[in-house]
Amino acid sequence: MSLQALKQRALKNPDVKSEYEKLENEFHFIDQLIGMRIKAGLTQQQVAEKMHTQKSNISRLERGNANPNWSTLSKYAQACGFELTLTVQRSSST
Amino acid sequence: MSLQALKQRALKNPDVKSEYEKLENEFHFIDQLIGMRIKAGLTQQQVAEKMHTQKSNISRLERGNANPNWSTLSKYAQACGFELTLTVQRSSST
DNA sequence: AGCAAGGTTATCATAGATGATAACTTCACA
DNA sequence: TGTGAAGTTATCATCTATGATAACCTTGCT
Repeated sequence: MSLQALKQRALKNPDVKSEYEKLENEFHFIDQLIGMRIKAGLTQQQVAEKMHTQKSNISRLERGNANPNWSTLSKYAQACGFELTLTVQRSSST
Repeated sequence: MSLQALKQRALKNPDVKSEYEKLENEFHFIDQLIGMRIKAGLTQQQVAEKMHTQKSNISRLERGNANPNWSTLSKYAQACGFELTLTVQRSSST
């Protein structure tokens, strides 16, 4: 599934759309996950192998309401040939 | 043998290198966590209250070999008045 | 039609992250 | 002195992310 497709599908749900602002962060980093894999030209199966896990777990990570730990994020990125950095900025609102 | 030389020699071992980078990453983002709190001028107790948890858990997060999930990272950042972004860059080596 | 690749979903077990409480050390200060 | 604030450590319970397996759905191809 493409990034656009993911977003568009999510936004078709009105509730989801109303919650979009709140969840934007989560959608964002899931998009980044998928984006890394797509840019790397890898299948879930291939990423799973590099992470020494199963493709179903990769699917869950990309589709479920993921709350992965840092280790999982790093491994996924590394499997796709990327590195992660945690960027911090002062919160504008809230 | 100097420390530098020792370090460089050690890093030629791929296993050691990956371990080292892993540790470096963890140190890095833990530093960022503490940095956020210090810049915000907050105590662990205060952050704990904003996160609706205990100060001992904050200490563990900052001192233990932490592998927090995204939700915990976000809450911590928000409690300190910051927002987190996952930054992705192509892996140079590996 | 059959077949395989890519992805999704369901389920279970287990490891480990988090929540909660208590006791402890330092340090600063009255 | 001692009193409180700040942080650390230990421990236990609970929650949940992850690992693993299997069945399923599309889609594209022959």
